[in-house]
Amino acid sequence: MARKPKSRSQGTSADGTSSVTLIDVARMAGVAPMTVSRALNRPELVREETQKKVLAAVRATGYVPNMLAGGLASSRSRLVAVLLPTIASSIFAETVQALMDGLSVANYQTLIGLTGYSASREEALVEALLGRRPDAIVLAGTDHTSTTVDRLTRAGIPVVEIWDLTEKPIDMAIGFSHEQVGRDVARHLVKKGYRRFGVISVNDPRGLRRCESFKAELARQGIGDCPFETLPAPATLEGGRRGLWRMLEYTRPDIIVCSSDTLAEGVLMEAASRGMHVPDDLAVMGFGDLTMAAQLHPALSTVKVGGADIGKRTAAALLERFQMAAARGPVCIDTGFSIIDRESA
Amino acid sequence: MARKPKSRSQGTSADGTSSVTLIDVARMAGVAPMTVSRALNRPELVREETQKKVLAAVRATGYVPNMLAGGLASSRSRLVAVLLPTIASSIFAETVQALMDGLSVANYQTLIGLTGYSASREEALVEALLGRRPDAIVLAGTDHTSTTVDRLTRAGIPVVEIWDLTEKPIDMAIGFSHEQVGRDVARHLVKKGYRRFGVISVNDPRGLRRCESFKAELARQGIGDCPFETLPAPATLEGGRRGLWRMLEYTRPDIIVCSSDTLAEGVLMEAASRGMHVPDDLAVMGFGDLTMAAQLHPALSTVKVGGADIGKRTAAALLERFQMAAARGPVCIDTGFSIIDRESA
DNA sequence: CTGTTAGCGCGTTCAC
DNA sequence: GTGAACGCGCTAACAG
Repeated sequence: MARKPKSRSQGTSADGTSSVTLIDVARMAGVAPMTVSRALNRPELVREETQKKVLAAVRATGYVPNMLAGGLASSRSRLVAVLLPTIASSIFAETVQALMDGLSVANYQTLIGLTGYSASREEALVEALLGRRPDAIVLAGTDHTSTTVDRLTRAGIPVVEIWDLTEKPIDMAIGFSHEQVGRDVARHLVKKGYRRFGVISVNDPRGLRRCESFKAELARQGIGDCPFETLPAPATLEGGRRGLWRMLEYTRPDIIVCSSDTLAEGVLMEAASRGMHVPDDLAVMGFGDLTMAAQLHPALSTVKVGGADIGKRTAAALLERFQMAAARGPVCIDTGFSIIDRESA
Repeated sequence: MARKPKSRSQGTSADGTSSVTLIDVARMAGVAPMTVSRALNRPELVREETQKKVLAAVRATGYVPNMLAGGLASSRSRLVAVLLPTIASSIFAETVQALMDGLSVANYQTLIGLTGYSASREEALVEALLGRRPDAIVLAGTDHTSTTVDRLTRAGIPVVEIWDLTEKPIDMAIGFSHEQVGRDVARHLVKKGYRRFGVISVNDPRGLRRCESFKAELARQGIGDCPFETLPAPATLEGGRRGLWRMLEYTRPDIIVCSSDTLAEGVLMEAASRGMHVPDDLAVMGFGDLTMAAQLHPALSTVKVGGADIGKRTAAALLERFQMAAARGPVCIDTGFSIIDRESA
């Protein structure tokens, strides 16, 4: 009754490639392959004694489950695809880190794609990542090409749009309203008595929306004039310096509102090098997470948004979905933001 | 001769899940499945006319190749696993970004694992990532558990250890010598005339090695006394401030050497808030990439290491390996570093 | 609780 | 140039 051995190279082959399979483990443990699978994935369905034999065989062989095969068979890849503009901006980095941490405790892994703020790159990446059959997909923003939206919808998996909010999310949205940030900041600063404003923003869609909303609210409050400097993304300290430099050539604002903390830090540096005192000669307001910048410049006001919080809540929302395996209706989570004002402290 | 239709849910099912397969495309195009596969992966083997029919069918069906299946069949996953301590440190972020960029042009995707500087987490992650059968694995540093080294070796794929150099890499090493950084900085500063040093470092293995090497070289030059402050990782501005604060309680160095630019920026801030002038009252030396910090503080000297360069060269080295499919002997690439001195500028 | 059967969707290998 | 079988390594579904 000897079974004919497989023809291809098995076991530890000459090139050092060990392709130990479930079958090898099963043979060594003296059980059926299916039992090994169960012992590894659903130990509660297996007798303790069997379990031990299997684990011993796993260790002895150095078996590492092939998740390509497992994913194919079960149509659950335990992979989450994440699409972000960039990772070299600390604010997104915090989100990814938190998201990965949250997912990894449930044995999900993360496939990252970098779009560089380009919708066409996003479109290509969505297709490429979908090829891995992820169990969910997370992407920054709510502004996608129609092809992207179409593919996302048809993928039939949870889709989370983060870092923004929208009336009609593809599936879920977790973030905050950039319009509201702009409006609230404007109201706050006007109430504090500021009248001469300047805005410095990088050319990033959400940053621009915050700034536009800010200007619109100012206009509503009767302040029509608001100098605006735009710089190419990504935000850098140098950009902040240059922005202030250019602005001071034609106006003298009391306060500069920046689209990000990095820019704000650059502004602070330029102000310092001109001997301007912050916030008396010039106040500065940033935007971002407190982790790096703002907690330290005693004079820098800022809008705090929880980059890590977004990641954490995204992970939680996904794990919940995975558990009940039922696609409920649209979900929106407003992670909010808060205005940190250094002068009132 | 009607073929019995498959039993499982196919086509666009009720739940919105479209599982279009190669077979569906083939049927629509009126060719064999194999021809579709070729048309997509090796178009040069297919007649132009056939090619067109296939592409039309692909578009019409919205087919997205299942790379789990493809990877399983071909044992080439087009996946590269990357293990890093963290991504929320801009220096690693640049490396990842460059690495991903380099790999993505060749249609490789990136699976990231975050170790948080823990060797045991690295060990667990290596096992988990290896389960995806990546075509290569990249990991930070050269200090791994023996289990990790063993698994890596047996995986039979290219392994790149980055951000460090070693006599005997597992496979390839791409980075620079942290000992040499410490030594060169010490020589440089002594030659410039500094005698009273202070070192502030976060508790990160490579950072500590740089600082230890720095102190050792100082000792060799006859400077045995060198105050040393260590802070918990990760590096923050706050850490830099606190480090300087603590140090100034018991000593008055002429120059502070920091394990990273972030720390150095914190030191600069603390110095500024004490009214100390940099570099006259206190010189500061950082370490990292020029992208963010150093290019802007006119008074901050630093060691420039190419974080992005490491990523780029890693991608290049891997793509080369993939092409010749032959595992050659060990490879070491020294990406070097350079000391940027603000005073001599 | 454990084993058996039958694919998952694709690429390799050979015929044609 | 194109097609037909076969199996990659695993798990769902059912039988025992």
